[in-house]
Amino acid sequence: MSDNDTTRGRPAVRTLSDLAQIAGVSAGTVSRALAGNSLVNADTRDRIVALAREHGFRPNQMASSLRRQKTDVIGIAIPLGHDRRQQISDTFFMTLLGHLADALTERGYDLMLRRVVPERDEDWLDRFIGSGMVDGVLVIGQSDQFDRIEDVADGYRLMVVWGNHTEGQRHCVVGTDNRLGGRLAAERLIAGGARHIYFLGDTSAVEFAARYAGARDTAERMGVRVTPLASHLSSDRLEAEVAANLDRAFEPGDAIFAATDTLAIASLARLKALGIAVPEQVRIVGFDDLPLAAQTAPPLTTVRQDIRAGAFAMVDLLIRRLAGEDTESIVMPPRLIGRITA
Amino acid sequence: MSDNDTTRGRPAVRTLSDLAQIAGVSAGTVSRALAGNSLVNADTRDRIVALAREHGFRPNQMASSLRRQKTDVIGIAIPLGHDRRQQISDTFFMTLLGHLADALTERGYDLMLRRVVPERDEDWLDRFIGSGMVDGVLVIGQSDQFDRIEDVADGYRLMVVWGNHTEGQRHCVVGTDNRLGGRLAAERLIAGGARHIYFLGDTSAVEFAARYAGARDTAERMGVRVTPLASHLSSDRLEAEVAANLDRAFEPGDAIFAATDTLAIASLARLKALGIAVPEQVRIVGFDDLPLAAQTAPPLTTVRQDIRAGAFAMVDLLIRRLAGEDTESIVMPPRLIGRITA
DNA sequence: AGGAATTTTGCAAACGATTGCATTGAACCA
DNA sequence: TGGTTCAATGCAATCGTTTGCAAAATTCCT
Repeated sequence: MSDNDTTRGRPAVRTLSDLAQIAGVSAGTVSRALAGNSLVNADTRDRIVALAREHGFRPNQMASSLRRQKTDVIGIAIPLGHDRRQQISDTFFMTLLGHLADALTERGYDLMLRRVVPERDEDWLDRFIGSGMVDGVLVIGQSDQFDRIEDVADGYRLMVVWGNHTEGQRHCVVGTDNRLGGRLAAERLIAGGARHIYFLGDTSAVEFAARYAGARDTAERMGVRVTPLASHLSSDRLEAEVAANLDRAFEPGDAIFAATDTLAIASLARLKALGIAVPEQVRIVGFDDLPLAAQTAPPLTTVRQDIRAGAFAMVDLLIRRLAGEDTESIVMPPRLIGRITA
Repeated sequence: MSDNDTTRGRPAVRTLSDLAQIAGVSAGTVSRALAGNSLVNADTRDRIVALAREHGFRPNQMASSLRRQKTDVIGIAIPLGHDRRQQISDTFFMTLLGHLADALTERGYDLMLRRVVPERDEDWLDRFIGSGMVDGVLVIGQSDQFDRIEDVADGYRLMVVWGNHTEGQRHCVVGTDNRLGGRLAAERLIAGGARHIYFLGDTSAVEFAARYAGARDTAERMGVRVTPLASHLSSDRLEAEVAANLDRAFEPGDAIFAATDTLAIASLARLKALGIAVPEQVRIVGFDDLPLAAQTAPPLTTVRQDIRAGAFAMVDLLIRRLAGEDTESIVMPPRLIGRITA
């Protein structure tokens, strides 16, 4: 049973002044009392707090934010640039988002989520930042917006981005060494006998481009061919594109490096449907090590990124930036998780 | 290259008044111009809009919200009551959240996400609502907070909940007919020869309790035994609990009804590890029909809920409530998707 | 008791955008 | 030309909280 109802005829207590009147003090005093300010007498404070609770009073956050110039809200932007139709529900994003929520909640911040389609909205990032609704911004994935993010970073420090680190870049990023990840994947495939690696993914996203580049590095050094096959992540296209891309005569020595586990799992399903044995005929390596990767049949060999650690690192960096510190980017080492598919 | 910098020595244009001064008009006029109000002269309006763009001016949302008493933000609460350690990253939640984000963005709303642990925070819902930060609230999952939600609904109309519908309840809910879903699952299992159904899930969450009840109804009517096995969804416990629960001598006629696909998939993996053949020795039915369900080996038979339709329905109902309408709950019919595991 | 030192409180000015109302200026008509 | 109408604009109050400063109340000291 709640006791903060306005239903019993009692006029609702909506503002500090309302409560102040009831308590017989000024609004300022109520404000201080509720903030636990030591300036107010302990007795009055307790009395006011009790009254506030009794009347179910909560100070208006908008007014508070306006006055304090601080919202205690962190914005999370998900740019869906390289793949306009990608659902926000992509597993990797969602996992990262979940951990970010945990980390931010722990630190007393709320999060405001914004899904942006950059090509439809030129200055998405400026809008988000300039709105005054958030104290800082986390960007999940650079997509194909690297330059725009760089531009913004020049004038705005309170931003941390998940994505790829490029030599000399100006925005603070947390992410995995994608290039190294690509190398690890290629090495694994080649060690298993691969002579021709198909890279499955959309290289217009920098993260994926780096994975591709890493694989190519290693492959070229070892005289192995690499062919990119563009595949998007939008759930409505994914299956069809993977099917189309894999609709070819695989030769001995052919292997697949999928830009994400999602793509790898779809490939696995498709190959099974085609009656192609994994890993006997075609080897597959994924990327991410999502929880499901361990549960596919056969279990997926993949390059692991520590999403949870990454999320906590992002929050940590952002909070340090809010405190005025200037932080460096963090590049986390990927780790190859050897299972059965390669 | 951005042209809204404050770095070239030009003083930043932060407020309406700043811009008004530059334009040689009053703040009120600027406000109206940017709002596209037809009261301002078309020429002045264009001039002001151009200036705003040139100086990268964006009106402060906090001030605007305060004055208009409207934030254009919808709150999304995820109560993690029945399972305090459940990650927000649970696949089902995330999928629903993704679709909600799509639907809300389409309607011009931002979303504010809040992860709540009810047992640590008594009046989570009141706090969220009373803060003045959101125009309305969507609650994802009733968890074990049914009564609290009912209480709040009595005094607050701007809320729509995803979850189970109970006869005579007072809050507006969108969800699947879980009880019917449970019946469908049980029927399928029994048709396949099941004599003893293990229900895998935490029945303290009303949604899951209803699925269990539905299965029990059907089973009892047909003389089949049903045994609940408590399993939580927190990613850190899930695997261990499933393992513990499945560590038994299965007899012919034993079958599993998992409260969610996540649990079903974990069971599948566990049974495979134990060398128990699915569906030959043990049949399994899941719930949700997550995208992965089609890709497991063998593909999962499950009860489908249309998450996307549900998300759009929630947003639609809430927006109608914001407009003053009084809306009824929506119960969507589940559908059994017959694949291989049962 | 009388004044200084110290708590507590109240007052009022912010924060930045919106909007009803009054005012200005221009256009129009007889 | 004088008055009426209407389109544009400015003025100032408002949203509800916070906080610097001054005022009041209390305590402390000699």
